[in-house]
Amino acid sequence: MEKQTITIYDVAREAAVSMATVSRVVNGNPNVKPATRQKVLDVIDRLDYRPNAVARGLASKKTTTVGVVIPDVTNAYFAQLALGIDDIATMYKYNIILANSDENGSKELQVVNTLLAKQVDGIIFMGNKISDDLKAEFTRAQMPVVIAGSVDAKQDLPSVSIDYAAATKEAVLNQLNRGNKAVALVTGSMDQSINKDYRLKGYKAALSEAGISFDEKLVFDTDTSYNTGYNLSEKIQANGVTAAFVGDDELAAGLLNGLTDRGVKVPDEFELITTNDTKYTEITRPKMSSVTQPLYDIGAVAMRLLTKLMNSEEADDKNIVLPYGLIKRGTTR
Amino acid sequence: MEKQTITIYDVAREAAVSMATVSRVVNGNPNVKPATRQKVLDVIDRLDYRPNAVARGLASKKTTTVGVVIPDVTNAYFAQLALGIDDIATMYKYNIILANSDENGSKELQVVNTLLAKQVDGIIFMGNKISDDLKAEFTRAQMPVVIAGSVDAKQDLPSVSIDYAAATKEAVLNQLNRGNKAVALVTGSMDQSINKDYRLKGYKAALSEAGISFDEKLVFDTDTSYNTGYNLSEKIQANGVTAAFVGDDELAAGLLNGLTDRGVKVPDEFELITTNDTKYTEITRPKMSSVTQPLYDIGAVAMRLLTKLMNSEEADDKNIVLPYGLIKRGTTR
DNA sequence: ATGAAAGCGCTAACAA
DNA sequence: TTGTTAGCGCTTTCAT
Repeated sequence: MEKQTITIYDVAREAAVSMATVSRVVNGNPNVKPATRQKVLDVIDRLDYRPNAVARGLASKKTTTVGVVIPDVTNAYFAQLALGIDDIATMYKYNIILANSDENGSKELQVVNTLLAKQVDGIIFMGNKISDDLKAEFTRAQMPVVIAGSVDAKQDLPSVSIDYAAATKEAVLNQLNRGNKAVALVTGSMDQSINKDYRLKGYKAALSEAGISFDEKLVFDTDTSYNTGYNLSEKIQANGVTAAFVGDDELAAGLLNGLTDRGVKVPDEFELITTNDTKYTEITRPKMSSVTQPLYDIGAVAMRLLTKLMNSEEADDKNIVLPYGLIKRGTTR
Repeated sequence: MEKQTITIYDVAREAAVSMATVSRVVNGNPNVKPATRQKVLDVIDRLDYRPNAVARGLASKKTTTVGVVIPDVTNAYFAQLALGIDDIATMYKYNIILANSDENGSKELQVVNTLLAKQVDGIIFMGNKISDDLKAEFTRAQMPVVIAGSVDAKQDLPSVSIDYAAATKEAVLNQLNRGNKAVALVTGSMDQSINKDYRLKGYKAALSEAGISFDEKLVFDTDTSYNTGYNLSEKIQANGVTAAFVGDDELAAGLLNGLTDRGVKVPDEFELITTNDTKYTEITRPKMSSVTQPLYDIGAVAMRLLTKLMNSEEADDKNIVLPYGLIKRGTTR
């Protein structure tokens, strides 16, 4: 049995109107007489006609799909952002092409290229090292792009994030003020702008404000996996470190459990503040004190901003900074 | 500045060949003289030509895009499946349109409809209550569909999963054999086939094998959130329940922490086996004993099966059942 | 090995 | 308010 596709032409014929009229009805164009509209609607219903979005995309040069580049769907932080993105996208009738990038430059370039080939109307990009090649592609294609929950040091792309430097400074200062002389900064890769340019800066600012000199042995350049954190627990206690600020919740959970499993009392002997306030912070024992961020909102606002860009509406602010907080749970005294 | 798109026509003109030849080169058709191919390639490079996938999709009736319906990206179980799906999709040059369904029937129907409108080549569906309306849409559109990590009671759709009934039976029997007289079944919604038709069945089978009569007060029909689990901890201990088999890791983590926070000793006073073997099982303290499943593989195999279906290759087995295991960690004695 | 030309299903002027 | 008619950028016979 061959697949028999019903086209706009079939509807037009059956309803005895032109394709243009059917198109108008389908697209909610008001310039159609109610009677005609009803007649067309009836035929659409009877024939079970479904507009072909691909043809529409070709003709209109709009696909109502946006690309979402995500380092890793299984990371709770990014997944939470993705949820916000998807909800708002759905609200504005966009679909999402989700592409994992592994936070790997060449893969990012590759997925962006296929997103461009697929003629997405815009892109939400999550990732913290945006290469010049990538920016060049965005520019050349004149593609609306919003960076979500990430940062680009030269802020020349629209973005939605929190003030990572300030949040880090506040968290570290908090630890310092409680008597910790040596606070470690456990980030995630120092290749990434968010760590190298923002968190490190906030960390140094806190140190400087507390009159403590920077010791690079206290910054740990890691990945963000649970196991990395877990295995770091012994090493981190060298040099008299009694507290840490951690750049990822899964990493922090690993560190916490590594510490605890080695008999270290948290928070009595070691304090920990993590940064993403995902579900993990409530699941560990003790619960993790954390910087708080409006994760869902970061995604949602980014998508909203992208819709404006795609419509060439002017956006008042292209680099939106959402508020953060600091919540004390069980890993700080 | 207007956006100047380079088309296949421009390349043909510059290379002094026909569009057909350019098309052949782009698509790797061998029927092109090497010299011609090189000439075309050079022009493509010089003009920085990028084929328009939408036009290609319209002409060829293939979009190299598949739809993925997911109940909730932020659920670790589904996210892990999604990773497997995406990897294999990428390997076979497909992109993924990700659509959250909230495991809600009408939303599922709606997202499937837009996926069909977008002319996806196939669909991976995650969700456990597949309505007849949904199946009707799939059938009418002759859309290749694979159910991943979920089940449909009437197995008339291709699927990849584990034997949920057997896994449940084994886990529950395990608890029963250790002397627990009353083992609770905490599922997730009993609307879902996976719970109502499979887990419940396995649960009853275990009971029957152990010579214990079924008590419906020991079956908890819940959602799968952490808080639900947390708040269930008191109620679940009624009726002499000393063990539970839980249908979701986040739910299980909540229950475990609720129990622990109320001073209940796990596993000494209460035993717990969860079911998805996600990262959560390692993060809680004690770690959670669990049924193990090849999460990534379920996604990967489902996507692989879908590629076969999309190519009309014959698949030996349309209902693939992957092996599960049972791992003892800290919540069982 | 290459080209000509007819679509794919729809939108968007433009006319009427 | 409605219809006519070019395209959109590509693939795919069918010739040559």
